[in-house]
Amino acid sequence: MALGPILPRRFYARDTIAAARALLGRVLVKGATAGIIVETEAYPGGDDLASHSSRGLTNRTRVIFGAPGHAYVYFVYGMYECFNIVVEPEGRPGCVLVRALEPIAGLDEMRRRRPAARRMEDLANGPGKLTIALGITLRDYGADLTRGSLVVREPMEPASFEIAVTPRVGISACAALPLRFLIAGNRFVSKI
DNA sequence: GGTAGGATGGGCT
DNA sequence: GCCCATCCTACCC
Repeated sequence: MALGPILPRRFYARDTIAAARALLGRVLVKGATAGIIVETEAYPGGDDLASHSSRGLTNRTRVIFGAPGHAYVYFVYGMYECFNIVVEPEGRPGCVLVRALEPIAGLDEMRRRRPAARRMEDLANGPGKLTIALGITLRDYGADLTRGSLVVREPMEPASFEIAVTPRVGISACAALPLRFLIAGNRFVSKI
């Protein structure tokens, strides 16, 4: 598998919505497994009460207030971990939830980790599923995504695509905001 | 094809 | 004590 360069830190030092859109089509890599990011959600912080960072700096949310290009991983529903990418310039909160991947490398390893997935489309088409498929855990909290075993890279062949926009999934606060972004027509998104 | 309900535990009020 | 940025199974068209 040949991929382009690792995204530099400056890629992430921008507005949360712009980052959520720009991450579509880029490739999330963990060890020997990798997938194209096909679905994201923006969590800008501030007035957005759905953002964990909107209630201020706590032990859980501290990485969101730090330097961009790091991993914010949190535990939810007693069972699952969700993977976010810290964005915005350092000191300003903002993160992007990665909700679905199109698997492109390490498929056998993903299938072993996700025996419940009957089809390839189900390996990583949800935020809890993709962390299991790639082996991302709370130990990756704060990981630097510009170096090491968990990184984001440019794709080998950048594709052009339309971006579909919808409200975010599974939240109650600010539920109507159009902050979910998908590669239009992609089969690997969590839902239309 | 669709959905209701349960699993399961950390974070925060 | 309540609330979750979820997923899977069972069950029902």
